[in-house]
Amino acid sequence: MQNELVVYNSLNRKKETFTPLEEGYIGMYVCGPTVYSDVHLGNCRTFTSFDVIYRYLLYQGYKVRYVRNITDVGHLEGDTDIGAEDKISKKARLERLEPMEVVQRYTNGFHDMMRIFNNHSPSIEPRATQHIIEQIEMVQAIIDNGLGYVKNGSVYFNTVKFAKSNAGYGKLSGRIIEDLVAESRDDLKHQDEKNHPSDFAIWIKADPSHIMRWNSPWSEGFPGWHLECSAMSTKYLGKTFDIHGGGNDLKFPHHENEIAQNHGACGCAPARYWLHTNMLLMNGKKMSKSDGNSITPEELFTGDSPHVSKGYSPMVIRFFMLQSHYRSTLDLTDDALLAAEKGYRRLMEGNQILQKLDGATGSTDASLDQEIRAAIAGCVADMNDDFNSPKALAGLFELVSKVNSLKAGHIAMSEISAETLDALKQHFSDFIYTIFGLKDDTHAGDNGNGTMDGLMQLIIDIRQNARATKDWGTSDKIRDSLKALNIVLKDGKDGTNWVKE
RNA sequence: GGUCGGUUGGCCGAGCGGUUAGGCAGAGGUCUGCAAAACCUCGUACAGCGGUUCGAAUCCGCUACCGACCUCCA
Repeated sequence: MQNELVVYNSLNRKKETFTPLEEGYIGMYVCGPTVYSDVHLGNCRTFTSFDVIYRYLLYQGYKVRYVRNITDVGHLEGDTDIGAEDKISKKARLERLEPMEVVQRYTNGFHDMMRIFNNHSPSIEPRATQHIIEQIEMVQAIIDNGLGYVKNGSVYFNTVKFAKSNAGYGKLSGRIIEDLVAESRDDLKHQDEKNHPSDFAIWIKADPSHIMRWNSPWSEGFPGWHLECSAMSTKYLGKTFDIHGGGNDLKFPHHENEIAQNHGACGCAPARYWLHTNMLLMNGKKMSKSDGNSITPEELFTGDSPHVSKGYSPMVIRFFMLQSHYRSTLDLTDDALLAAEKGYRRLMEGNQILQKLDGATGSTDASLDQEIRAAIAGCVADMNDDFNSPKALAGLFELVSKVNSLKAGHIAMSEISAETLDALKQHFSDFIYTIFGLKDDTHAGDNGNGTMDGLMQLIIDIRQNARATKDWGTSDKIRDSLKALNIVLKDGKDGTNWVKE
């Protein structure tokens, strides 16, 4: 049984016992999106993974400050730091918008999508453009500490010098600085002002056409991509904090450079535990905006895509994500989604049945009672083991079988104690709603004040009367007509349930 | 080319030294007015070849294939 929380720390490539810097409090920074276009599903998976982590930490009673940034300047497009264009800037130019219009539009879209997937908002969501001063100060500190150099108004981080320090460069991503030259593909070797190919820009002088620019001691320009995370994590979480997260593809160079900058400016490592989520694949390949192998969340919801046979609800997709571990790649296929949809419904219906169960009279010594308590503890242990949601979910499904057996009368209510039944109800709903962040949409259409449920109960009663008088015509008409409305009736020993499909 | 990771039954996906993962699909059975649902039982999977071990899907080596990063991406 895993009683203490263990997390996989990318920094050391192994699982470590998690101990926060300050007991009871956790500072967590997750790299947010660059808001230059619509969110894509891969982002959703990453932020959903961290949402579950955040939720679990809260569930464990920690006070968590969860910081997730919005990158709205500095993220360049192109091969080198020099001459490349800022993503926001480019989009603004192409669409003839103010850069902040671009930022606002896609930030709104991002927030909407996070809400649709039922992700909690972070505690603080800082933007890079709101922290230009902090970034300039950080650049100055890096220069003052001898790790930055100025070339024609731009400032670069001296990775070669930093690599010789105790902290070293490349620990997170396992890179060796000498190799970074040799390893680079030939077409990436245009290195203009930099002293060394692995050096990177922390302040970039804006060329005349560039529309996003700020004054600085070095030039009118803008901050480098990696800098905002260093500056903002330091500002809101301190020089050293507990967890830093992000997608796997950010390990290098983004996170590696963040670490270098924090060392360069503050003299210490930023985060103690680095958590990286793995990629969402589609049909075996990384989902990517650039190569067309992608599906938007909207297309997935409506089914308007050649990649899927039908639409899937946001909660089905969330469930689908929960079924794999955050550090594993997840392959999105229509078959897998179809299976997830059924699994999701089974879980939700299981909970509905469970919450209506009563009449437990057993003792806490009974074997079923102990089995259920062990399963409950097992789910918590699974989450303690590096947030193993698929394993915890498996535990929940075993409980669903027990619940269904109790409901069907295959297991007598006298085999479970009232205390255990209450604990099970509480635990089950804690897991699916509070920790996993699922919502039950199997009764969609209910407006919250019970109208739908009341109507359905009336219809079910009428059908029950028809069945009692063997009026199969009426009974089947009701069932078939509802089926045409995607409402399915499920007859059981003691009554009929309904779900919306 | 360099670095890292993966290859599990029809599909998805846990496990990572000895115990049933789980979901979906499939087969048989129970229940039911019929159907659905539910419950029970079942398949005996771990890329290949060597090695370590009393014992390996799990550790080591080699081979094959796939992927990620080294450009932009979560």
